[in-house]
Amino acid sequence: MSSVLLEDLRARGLVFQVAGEDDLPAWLDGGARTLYCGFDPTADSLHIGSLVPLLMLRRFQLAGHKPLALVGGATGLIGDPSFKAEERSLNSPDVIAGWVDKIRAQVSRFIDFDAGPVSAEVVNNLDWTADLDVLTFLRDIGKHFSVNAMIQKESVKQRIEREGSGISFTEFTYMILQSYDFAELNRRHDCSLQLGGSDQWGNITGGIDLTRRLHGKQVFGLTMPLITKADGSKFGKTEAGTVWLDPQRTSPYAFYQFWLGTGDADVYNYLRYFTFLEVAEIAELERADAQRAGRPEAQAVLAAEVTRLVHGEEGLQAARRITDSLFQGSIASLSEDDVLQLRQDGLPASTLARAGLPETLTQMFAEAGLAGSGKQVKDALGRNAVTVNERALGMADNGDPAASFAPEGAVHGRFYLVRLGKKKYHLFELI
RNA sequence: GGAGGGGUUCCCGAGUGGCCAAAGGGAUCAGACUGUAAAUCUGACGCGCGAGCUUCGGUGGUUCGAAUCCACCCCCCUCCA
Repeated sequence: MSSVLLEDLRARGLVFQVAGEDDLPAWLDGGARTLYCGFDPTADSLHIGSLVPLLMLRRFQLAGHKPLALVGGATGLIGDPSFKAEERSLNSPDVIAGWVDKIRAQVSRFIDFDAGPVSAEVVNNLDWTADLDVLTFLRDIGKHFSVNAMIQKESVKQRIEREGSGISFTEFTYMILQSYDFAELNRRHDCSLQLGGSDQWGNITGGIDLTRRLHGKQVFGLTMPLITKADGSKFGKTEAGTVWLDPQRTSPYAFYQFWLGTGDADVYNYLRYFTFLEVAEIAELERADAQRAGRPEAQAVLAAEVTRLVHGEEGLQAARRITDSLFQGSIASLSEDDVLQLRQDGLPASTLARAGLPETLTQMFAEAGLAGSGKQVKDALGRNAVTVNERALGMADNGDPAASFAPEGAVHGRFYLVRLGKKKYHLFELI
Protein backbone atom coordinates (compact mmCIF):
# COMPACT_ATOMS: atom_id res chain seq x y z
CA MET A 1 0.00 0.00 0.00
CA SER A 2 2.92 2.30 0.49
CA SER A 3 3.99 1.82 -3.08
CA VAL A 4 0.76 3.73 -3.55
CA LEU A 5 2.47 6.50 -1.59
CA LEU A 6 5.46 6.42 -3.91
CA GLU A 7 3.20 6.53 -6.93
CA ASP A 8 1.44 9.56 -5.52
CA LEU A 9 4.73 11.29 -4.77
CA ARG A 10 5.89 10.67 -8.29
CA ALA A 11 2.65 12.00 -9.69
CA ARG A 12 3.20 15.14 -7.67
CA GLY A 13 6.69 15.52 -9.03
CA LEU A 14 8.13 15.21 -5.55
CA VAL A 15 10.59 12.44 -6.31
CA PHE A 16 13.90 13.53 -7.73
CA GLN A 17 16.29 10.71 -6.91
CA VAL A 18 15.90 7.43 -5.04
CA ALA A 19 18.66 5.34 -3.55
CA GLY A 20 17.62 1.73 -3.42
CA GLU A 21 14.86 2.26 -5.93
CA ASP A 22 14.26 -1.41 -6.69
CA ASP A 23 13.72 -2.45 -3.12
CA LEU A 24 12.09 0.61 -1.62
CA PRO A 25 8.44 0.01 -2.63
CA ALA A 26 8.42 -3.46 -1.17
CA TRP A 27 10.21 -2.22 1.93
CA LEU A 28 7.60 0.47 2.51
CA ASP A 29 4.80 -2.02 1.87
CA GLY A 30 6.30 -4.42 4.36
CA GLY A 31 5.32 -2.45 7.45
CA ALA A 32 5.64 0.77 9.34
CA ARG A 33 9.11 2.15 8.66
CA THR A 34 10.99 4.89 10.38
CA LEU A 35 12.33 7.74 8.27
CA TYR A 36 13.96 11.07 8.91
CA CYS A 37 14.75 14.43 7.45
CA GLY A 38 17.16 16.96 8.91
CA PHE A 39 16.69 20.68 9.42
CA ASP A 40 19.73 22.72 10.28
CA PRO A 41 19.33 25.84 12.38
CA THR A 42 20.69 28.59 10.14
CA ALA A 43 18.29 31.19 11.55
CA ASP A 44 15.69 31.36 14.29
CA SER A 45 13.01 30.27 11.87
CA LEU A 46 12.63 27.97 8.91
CA HIS A 47 11.42 29.47 5.66
CA ILE A 48 9.23 28.10 2.92
CA GLY A 49 12.21 26.30 1.43
CA SER A 50 11.76 23.75 4.21
CA LEU A 51 8.08 23.34 3.57
CA VAL A 52 8.38 20.56 1.03
CA PRO A 53 10.47 18.32 3.30
CA LEU A 54 8.23 19.08 6.28
CA LEU A 55 5.15 18.12 4.33
CA MET A 56 6.97 15.04 3.06
CA LEU A 57 7.38 13.81 6.63
CA ARG A 58 3.68 14.26 7.07
CA ARG A 59 2.88 12.48 3.83
CA PHE A 60 4.86 9.47 5.00
CA GLN A 61 3.20 9.56 8.39
CA LEU A 62 -0.24 9.66 6.83
CA ALA A 63 0.78 6.62 4.82
CA GLY A 64 1.58 4.73 8.00
CA HIS A 65 5.25 5.40 8.67
CA LYS A 66 7.06 6.95 11.58
CA PRO A 67 8.74 10.31 10.93
CA LEU A 68 11.71 11.70 12.82
CA ALA A 69 12.46 15.35 12.44
CA LEU A 70 16.13 15.91 13.10
CA VAL A 71 17.13 19.34 14.26
CA GLY A 72 20.78 19.87 13.52
CA GLY A 73 22.17 21.18 16.77
CA ALA A 74 25.52 19.72 15.78
CA THR A 75 25.54 20.10 12.02
CA GLY A 76 24.33 23.66 12.45
CA LEU A 77 27.57 24.41 14.23
CA ILE A 78 29.55 23.26 11.21
CA GLY A 79 27.64 24.49 8.17
CA ASP A 80 26.63 22.46 5.14
CA PRO A 81 28.85 23.26 2.14
CA SER A 82 26.56 21.53 -0.36
CA PHE A 83 26.25 23.68 -3.47
CA LYS A 84 27.16 26.76 -1.50
CA ALA A 85 29.44 29.11 -3.36
CA GLU A 86 31.33 30.26 -0.31
CA GLU A 87 32.46 29.26 3.10
CA ARG A 88 30.04 30.47 5.74
CA SER A 89 30.89 32.14 8.97
CA LEU A 90 30.21 30.22 12.14
CA ASN A 91 27.61 31.16 14.70
CA SER A 92 28.21 30.75 18.38
CA PRO A 93 26.96 27.65 20.19
CA ASP A 94 24.59 29.77 22.32
CA VAL A 95 22.97 31.27 19.30
CA ILE A 96 22.59 27.91 17.61
CA ALA A 97 21.12 26.38 20.74
CA GLY A 98 18.50 29.12 20.82
CA TRP A 99 17.64 28.52 17.19
CA VAL A 100 17.37 24.80 17.77
CA ASP A 101 14.63 25.38 20.32
CA LYS A 102 12.66 27.59 18.00
CA ILE A 103 12.96 25.27 15.07
CA ARG A 104 12.04 22.27 17.15
CA ALA A 105 8.77 24.02 17.97
CA GLN A 106 8.18 24.99 14.37
CA VAL A 107 8.80 21.56 12.97
CA SER A 108 6.42 20.08 15.49
CA ARG A 109 3.42 21.72 13.85
CA PHE A 110 3.67 19.52 10.84
CA ILE A 111 3.81 16.06 12.26
CA ASP A 112 1.64 14.13 14.68
CA PHE A 113 3.18 13.19 18.01
CA ASP A 114 0.20 11.22 19.12
CA ALA A 115 -0.16 8.56 16.48
CA GLY A 116 0.50 5.39 18.41
CA PRO A 117 3.34 3.33 16.97
CA VAL A 118 4.02 5.86 14.23
CA SER A 119 4.12 8.89 16.51
CA ALA A 120 6.62 11.45 15.32
CA GLU A 121 9.72 12.35 17.27
CA VAL A 122 12.11 15.25 17.18
CA VAL A 123 15.77 14.36 17.61
CA ASN A 124 18.88 16.48 17.88
CA ASN A 125 22.18 15.26 16.49
CA LEU A 126 24.04 17.15 19.19
CA ASP A 127 22.91 14.33 21.49
CA TRP A 128 25.26 11.84 19.88
CA THR A 129 28.05 14.10 18.68
CA ALA A 130 28.65 16.45 21.59
CA ASP A 131 30.59 13.85 23.54
CA LEU A 132 32.24 12.19 20.62
CA ASP A 133 35.97 12.64 20.96
CA VAL A 134 38.20 13.36 18.01
CA LEU A 135 40.17 10.16 18.03
CA THR A 136 37.09 7.98 18.20
CA PHE A 137 35.54 10.00 15.43
CA LEU A 138 38.60 9.67 13.24
CA ARG A 139 39.17 5.99 13.91
CA ASP A 140 35.63 4.62 13.97
CA ILE A 141 33.89 6.87 11.50
CA GLY A 142 36.44 8.73 9.44
CA LYS A 143 38.11 5.51 8.44
CA HIS A 144 35.05 4.55 6.40
CA PHE A 145 35.25 7.60 4.19
CA SER A 146 37.44 7.90 1.17
CA VAL A 147 38.60 11.41 0.54
CA ASN A 148 38.91 10.46 -3.09
CA ALA A 149 35.19 9.73 -3.14
CA MET A 150 34.28 12.79 -1.10
CA ILE A 151 35.96 15.24 -3.41
CA GLN A 152 34.16 13.67 -6.34
CA LYS A 153 30.79 14.66 -4.90
CA GLU A 154 29.02 17.16 -7.08
CA SER A 155 27.92 19.14 -4.02
CA VAL A 156 31.44 20.20 -3.11
CA LYS A 157 33.04 20.08 -6.55
CA GLN A 158 32.43 23.73 -7.16
CA ARG A 159 34.13 24.63 -3.93
CA ILE A 160 37.11 22.46 -4.69
CA GLU A 161 37.57 23.36 -8.32
CA ARG A 162 36.43 26.91 -8.47
CA GLU A 163 39.03 29.59 -8.61
CA GLY A 164 38.50 32.21 -5.95
CA SER A 165 36.79 30.07 -3.36
CA GLY A 166 37.70 27.09 -1.29
CA ILE A 167 36.47 24.87 1.46
CA SER A 168 37.67 24.50 5.00
CA PHE A 169 38.25 21.13 6.59
CA THR A 170 35.38 21.98 8.91
CA GLU A 171 32.81 22.23 6.17
CA PHE A 172 34.33 19.38 4.24
CA THR A 173 33.66 17.20 7.27
CA TYR A 174 29.99 18.09 7.31
CA MET A 175 29.16 15.19 5.05
CA ILE A 176 30.68 12.77 7.52
CA LEU A 177 28.66 14.19 10.39
CA GLN A 178 25.42 13.91 8.50
CA SER A 179 26.30 10.40 7.40
CA TYR A 180 26.88 9.51 11.00
CA ASP A 181 23.44 10.86 11.86
CA PHE A 182 21.83 8.38 9.54
CA ALA A 183 23.86 5.47 10.88
CA GLU A 184 23.11 6.51 14.44
CA LEU A 185 19.39 6.90 13.80
CA ASN A 186 19.41 3.51 12.19
CA ARG A 187 20.99 2.03 15.30
CA ARG A 188 18.81 3.91 17.79
CA HIS A 189 15.48 4.04 16.00
CA ASP A 190 15.80 1.49 13.24
CA CYS A 191 15.49 4.40 10.84
CA SER A 192 15.82 3.20 7.26
CA LEU A 193 15.02 6.11 5.00
CA GLN A 194 16.36 9.64 4.75
CA LEU A 195 14.58 12.41 2.89
CA GLY A 196 16.10 15.64 1.71
CA GLY A 197 16.26 18.24 -0.99
CA SER A 198 18.14 17.35 -4.13
CA ASP A 199 21.15 19.22 -2.77
CA GLN A 200 21.33 16.58 -0.04
CA TRP A 201 21.93 13.65 -2.34
CA GLY A 202 25.64 13.47 -1.62
CA ASN A 203 25.11 13.62 2.12
CA ILE A 204 22.36 11.03 1.99
CA THR A 205 24.30 8.49 -0.03
CA GLY A 206 27.20 9.03 2.33
CA GLY A 207 24.92 8.02 5.18
CA ILE A 208 23.67 4.98 3.33
CA ASP A 209 27.20 3.77 2.76
CA LEU A 210 28.21 4.38 6.33
CA THR A 211 25.18 2.58 7.73
CA ARG A 212 25.98 -0.44 5.63
CA ARG A 213 29.61 -0.45 6.71
CA LEU A 214 28.91 0.17 10.37
CA HIS A 215 25.77 -1.88 10.89
CA GLY A 216 25.46 -4.00 7.77
CA LYS A 217 21.97 -2.66 7.10
CA GLN A 218 20.42 -1.61 3.86
CA VAL A 219 18.83 1.81 4.11
CA PHE A 220 17.24 4.11 1.58
CA GLY A 221 17.35 7.67 0.42
CA LEU A 222 14.93 9.88 -1.43
CA THR A 223 15.37 13.43 -2.61
CA MET A 224 12.84 16.04 -3.62
CA PRO A 225 13.43 18.41 -6.52
CA LEU A 226 14.53 21.95 -5.98
CA ILE A 227 11.47 24.17 -6.20
CA THR A 228 11.84 26.64 -9.02
CA LYS A 229 9.81 29.28 -10.74
CA ALA A 230 9.00 29.01 -14.39
CA ASP A 231 10.74 32.28 -15.15
CA GLY A 232 13.95 31.12 -13.51
CA SER A 233 13.98 33.62 -10.66
CA LYS A 234 14.42 32.35 -7.16
CA PHE A 235 11.49 30.78 -5.37
CA GLY A 236 10.57 32.05 -1.95
CA LYS A 237 11.82 35.59 -2.03
CA THR A 238 9.87 38.80 -2.17
CA GLU A 239 10.88 42.42 -1.98
CA ALA A 240 10.69 42.08 1.77
CA GLY A 241 13.11 39.17 1.61
CA THR A 242 12.63 35.58 2.60
CA VAL A 243 9.18 34.20 3.30
CA TRP A 244 9.47 32.72 6.78
CA LEU A 245 7.29 30.24 8.57
CA ASP A 246 7.43 32.25 11.79
CA PRO A 247 4.40 34.57 11.96
CA GLN A 248 6.55 37.11 13.78
CA ARG A 249 8.78 37.38 10.75
CA THR A 250 6.24 36.95 7.97
CA SER A 251 2.68 37.67 9.00
CA PRO A 252 -0.02 35.23 7.93
CA TYR A 253 -1.36 38.02 5.76
CA ALA A 254 1.97 38.51 3.97
CA PHE A 255 2.32 34.75 3.73
CA TYR A 256 -1.11 34.40 2.18
CA GLN A 257 -0.36 37.21 -0.25
CA PHE A 258 2.86 35.51 -1.29
CA TRP A 259 1.04 32.42 -2.44
CA LEU A 260 -1.74 34.42 -4.01
CA GLY A 261 0.83 36.03 -6.25
CA THR A 262 2.00 32.73 -7.72
CA GLY A 263 2.26 32.78 -11.50
CA ASP A 264 -0.07 30.67 -13.61
CA ALA A 265 2.89 28.71 -14.93
CA ASP A 266 3.77 27.52 -11.43
CA VAL A 267 0.53 27.33 -9.54
CA TYR A 268 -0.56 23.79 -10.40
CA ASN A 269 2.89 22.43 -9.66
CA TYR A 270 2.85 24.20 -6.34
CA LEU A 271 -0.55 22.77 -5.51
CA ARG A 272 0.95 19.31 -5.99
CA TYR A 273 4.04 20.15 -3.94
CA PHE A 274 2.58 22.15 -1.12
CA THR A 275 -0.92 20.85 -0.49
CA PHE A 276 -2.59 17.57 0.35
CA LEU A 277 -5.21 17.95 -2.36
CA GLU A 278 -5.48 14.87 -4.54
CA VAL A 279 -3.59 14.95 -7.81
CA ALA A 280 -6.83 14.29 -9.66
CA GLU A 281 -8.51 17.16 -7.88
CA ILE A 282 -5.73 19.50 -8.91
CA ALA A 283 -5.95 18.33 -12.50
CA GLU A 284 -9.67 19.01 -12.41
CA LEU A 285 -9.06 22.52 -11.09
CA GLU A 286 -6.56 23.14 -13.85
CA ARG A 287 -9.06 22.03 -16.43
CA ALA A 288 -11.76 24.23 -14.99
CA ASP A 289 -9.44 27.24 -14.84
CA ALA A 290 -8.43 26.75 -18.43
CA GLN A 291 -12.05 26.98 -19.51
CA ARG A 292 -12.90 29.91 -17.32
CA ALA A 293 -12.47 33.31 -18.81
CA GLY A 294 -10.34 35.63 -16.73
CA ARG A 295 -8.86 34.95 -13.38
CA PRO A 296 -8.08 31.37 -12.33
CA GLU A 297 -9.05 30.00 -8.97
CA ALA A 298 -5.89 28.00 -8.38
CA GLN A 299 -3.95 30.76 -6.63
CA ALA A 300 -6.72 31.31 -4.12
CA VAL A 301 -6.90 27.60 -3.38
CA LEU A 302 -3.12 27.35 -3.03
CA ALA A 303 -2.91 30.37 -0.74
CA ALA A 304 -5.72 29.09 1.47
CA GLU A 305 -4.37 25.56 1.74
CA VAL A 306 -0.79 26.49 2.51
CA THR A 307 -1.68 29.28 4.90
CA ARG A 308 -3.92 26.89 6.80
CA LEU A 309 -1.15 24.30 6.97
CA VAL A 310 1.38 26.75 8.34
CA HIS A 311 -0.68 29.23 10.35
CA GLY A 312 -3.81 27.27 11.09
CA GLU A 313 -7.42 28.11 10.39
CA GLU A 314 -7.16 31.22 12.54
CA GLY A 315 -4.18 32.56 10.62
CA LEU A 316 -5.95 31.93 7.36
CA GLN A 317 -9.06 33.77 8.49
CA ALA A 318 -7.00 36.73 9.60
CA ALA A 319 -5.21 36.84 6.25
CA ARG A 320 -8.52 36.65 4.44
CA ARG A 321 -10.11 39.40 6.51
CA ILE A 322 -7.35 41.77 5.54
CA THR A 323 -7.28 40.70 1.94
CA ASP A 324 -11.02 41.04 1.52
CA SER A 325 -11.24 44.47 3.04
CA LEU A 326 -8.26 45.83 1.17
CA PHE A 327 -8.87 44.44 -2.24
CA GLN A 328 -12.62 44.21 -2.36
CA GLY A 329 -14.18 46.43 0.21
CA SER A 330 -13.73 50.06 0.87
CA ILE A 331 -12.08 51.42 3.95
CA ALA A 332 -14.93 53.79 4.61
CA SER A 333 -17.34 50.90 4.96
CA LEU A 334 -15.41 49.32 7.80
CA SER A 335 -16.51 49.71 11.37
CA GLU A 336 -14.05 50.92 13.93
CA ASP A 337 -13.79 47.40 15.29
CA ASP A 338 -13.05 46.11 11.80
CA VAL A 339 -10.19 48.53 11.45
CA LEU A 340 -8.77 47.56 14.81
CA GLN A 341 -9.15 43.93 13.87
CA LEU A 342 -7.14 44.45 10.70
CA ARG A 343 -4.33 45.89 12.70
CA GLN A 344 -4.60 42.99 15.09
CA ASP A 345 -4.49 40.60 12.15
CA GLY A 346 -1.15 41.88 11.02
CA LEU A 347 -1.87 44.65 8.56
CA PRO A 348 1.22 46.86 8.74
CA ALA A 349 0.34 49.87 10.86
CA SER A 350 1.83 52.89 12.56
CA THR A 351 0.58 55.36 15.09
CA LEU A 352 1.77 58.94 14.74
CA ALA A 353 1.15 62.12 16.63
CA ARG A 354 -0.73 64.60 14.51
CA ALA A 355 1.41 67.35 15.91
CA GLY A 356 4.71 65.77 15.00
CA LEU A 357 4.29 64.66 11.42
CA PRO A 358 7.44 64.50 9.28
CA GLU A 359 7.98 67.27 6.78
CA THR A 360 7.43 65.18 3.72
CA LEU A 361 5.37 62.21 2.68
CA THR A 362 8.46 60.50 1.33
CA GLN A 363 9.98 60.65 4.77
CA MET A 364 6.81 59.59 6.51
CA PHE A 365 6.21 56.53 4.33
CA ALA A 366 9.83 55.46 4.24
CA GLU A 367 10.01 55.62 8.03
CA ALA A 368 6.84 53.61 8.36
CA GLY A 369 8.37 50.88 6.23
CA LEU A 370 5.83 51.26 3.46
CA ALA A 371 8.70 51.75 1.01
CA GLY A 372 12.38 51.00 1.23
CA SER A 373 13.45 54.53 0.59
CA GLY A 374 12.05 57.94 -0.12
CA LYS A 375 12.97 57.49 -3.76
CA GLN A 376 10.38 54.77 -4.15
CA VAL A 377 7.71 56.93 -2.61
CA LYS A 378 8.73 59.79 -4.86
CA ASP A 379 8.49 57.57 -7.89
CA ALA A 380 5.06 56.38 -6.86
CA LEU A 381 3.87 59.90 -6.09
CA GLY A 382 5.04 60.99 -9.51
CA ARG A 383 2.75 58.40 -11.04
CA ASN A 384 -0.17 59.10 -8.76
CA ALA A 385 0.20 55.62 -7.35
CA VAL A 386 -0.28 56.63 -3.73
CA THR A 387 -3.69 56.93 -2.14
CA VAL A 388 -4.81 57.96 1.31
CA ASN A 389 -8.25 56.57 2.08
CA GLU A 390 -8.67 56.09 -1.64
CA ARG A 391 -7.85 59.68 -2.51
CA ALA A 392 -4.90 59.87 -4.91
CA LEU A 393 -1.90 61.99 -4.03
CA GLY A 394 0.65 63.50 -6.37
CA MET A 395 4.12 64.91 -6.10
CA ALA A 396 2.66 68.30 -5.22
CA ASP A 397 1.34 66.91 -1.95
CA ASN A 398 4.74 65.73 -0.80
CA GLY A 399 5.65 68.78 1.23
CA ASP A 400 2.50 68.87 3.30
CA PRO A 401 1.56 65.63 5.06
CA ALA A 402 -0.81 67.46 7.38
CA ALA A 403 -3.02 68.43 4.46
CA SER A 404 -3.06 64.92 3.04
CA PHE A 405 -3.93 63.56 6.46
CA ALA A 406 -6.47 66.20 7.35
CA PRO A 407 -8.95 65.25 10.07
CA GLU A 408 -11.86 65.54 7.62
CA GLY A 409 -10.44 62.71 5.54
CA ALA A 410 -10.01 60.30 8.41
CA VAL A 411 -12.06 57.18 8.94
CA HIS A 412 -13.51 57.08 12.43
CA GLY A 413 -11.69 60.28 13.16
CA ARG A 414 -8.17 58.90 13.15
CA PHE A 415 -7.49 56.15 10.61
CA TYR A 416 -5.94 56.48 7.20
CA LEU A 417 -5.30 53.59 4.89
CA VAL A 418 -2.41 54.36 2.61
CA ARG A 419 -1.88 52.36 -0.52
CA LEU A 420 1.34 52.49 -2.50
CA GLY A 421 1.17 50.83 -5.87
CA LYS A 422 -1.33 48.05 -6.26
CA LYS A 423 -0.42 45.83 -3.40
CA LYS A 424 1.23 47.65 -0.56
CA TYR A 425 -0.94 48.85 2.26
CA HIS A 426 -0.25 50.57 5.52
CA LEU A 427 -2.62 51.77 8.17
CA PHE A 428 -1.85 55.05 9.89
CA GLU A 429 -3.49 56.14 13.07
CA LEU A 430 -3.09 59.83 13.86
CA ILE A 431 -3.66 60.97 17.39
C1' G B 1 57.94 31.46 5.13
C1' G B 2 58.08 32.39 -0.63
C1' A B 3 55.62 33.53 -5.51
C1' G B 4 51.29 34.94 -7.93
C1' G B 5 45.85 36.34 -8.25
C1' G B 6 41.84 38.76 -5.81
C1' G B 7 38.44 41.93 -2.33
C1' U B 8 33.53 47.29 -6.55
C1' U B 9 26.92 49.64 -5.00
C1' C B 10 21.39 43.35 -3.02
C1' C B 11 23.91 39.33 -6.35
C1' C B 12 27.03 38.39 -10.66
C1' G B 13 30.39 41.43 -13.01
C1' A B 14 32.91 45.87 -15.95
C1' G B 15 35.87 49.93 -14.69
C1' U B 16 42.88 50.98 -13.83
C1' G B 17 43.91 59.31 -12.52
C1' G B 18 39.11 63.57 -14.23
C1' C B 19 33.60 62.44 -19.05
C1' C B 20 32.20 57.65 -12.27
C1' A B 21 27.16 57.40 -7.92
C1' A B 22 30.40 54.01 -11.04
C1' A B 23 29.00 49.80 -17.87
C1' G B 24 26.16 45.32 -18.50
C1' G B 25 23.11 41.36 -16.62
C1' G B 26 20.06 39.39 -12.67
C1' A B 27 16.89 40.41 -8.61
C1' U B 28 13.61 44.20 -6.75
C1' C B 29 9.99 48.43 -6.91
C1' A B 30 6.44 51.66 -9.67
C1' G B 31 3.45 52.68 -14.33
C1' A B 32 0.86 50.88 -18.89
C1' C B 33 -1.68 46.30 -20.34
C1' U B 34 -4.39 42.79 -17.09
C1' G B 35 -6.72 38.76 -13.40
C1' U B 36 -3.32 41.46 -6.69
C1' A B 37 -0.92 36.35 -12.76
C1' A B 38 2.67 35.71 -16.79
C1' A B 39 4.84 37.94 -21.00
C1' U B 40 5.90 42.71 -23.05
C1' C B 41 6.97 47.92 -22.99
C1' U B 42 8.29 52.36 -19.82
C1' G B 43 10.54 54.45 -15.50
C1' A B 44 13.28 53.86 -10.86
C1' C B 45 17.05 51.18 -8.53
C1' G B 46 23.53 54.55 -2.47
C1' C B 47 20.88 58.46 0.73
C1' G B 48 18.13 63.09 0.43
C1' C B 49 11.53 66.64 -1.71
C1' G B 50 15.80 69.60 -2.86
C1' A B 51 20.54 72.17 -2.59
C1' G B 52 23.51 68.39 -1.71
C1' C B 53 25.76 64.29 1.04
C1' U B 54 28.17 59.46 1.58
C1' U B 55 30.42 54.88 -1.31
C1' C B 56 34.37 50.92 -4.52
C1' G B 57 38.29 45.61 2.16
C1' G B 58 40.91 49.12 6.17
C1' U B 59 44.27 53.18 7.48
C1' G B 60 47.44 56.79 5.86
C1' G B 61 49.83 59.26 1.57
C1' U B 62 50.79 61.38 -3.65
C1' U B 63 47.68 64.79 -6.69
C1' C B 64 44.10 70.64 -8.29
C1' G B 65 41.51 65.78 -8.63
C1' A B 66 41.78 58.60 -6.88
C1' A B 67 37.49 52.92 -7.17
C1' U B 68 41.81 53.72 -10.23
C1' C B 69 48.87 55.59 -8.19
C1' C B 70 52.07 54.64 -3.46
C1' A B 71 52.84 52.55 1.74
C1' C B 72 51.29 49.60 5.52
C1' C B 73 47.42 46.42 7.44
C1' C B 74 43.17 42.80 7.23
C1' C B 75 40.66 38.88 4.56
C1' C B 76 40.15 35.18 0.40
C1' C B 77 42.21 31.97 -3.55
C1' U B 78 46.23 29.22 -6.33
C1' C B 79 51.06 27.21 -6.44
C1' C B 80 55.83 26.36 -3.86
C1' A B 81 58.42 25.36 0.97
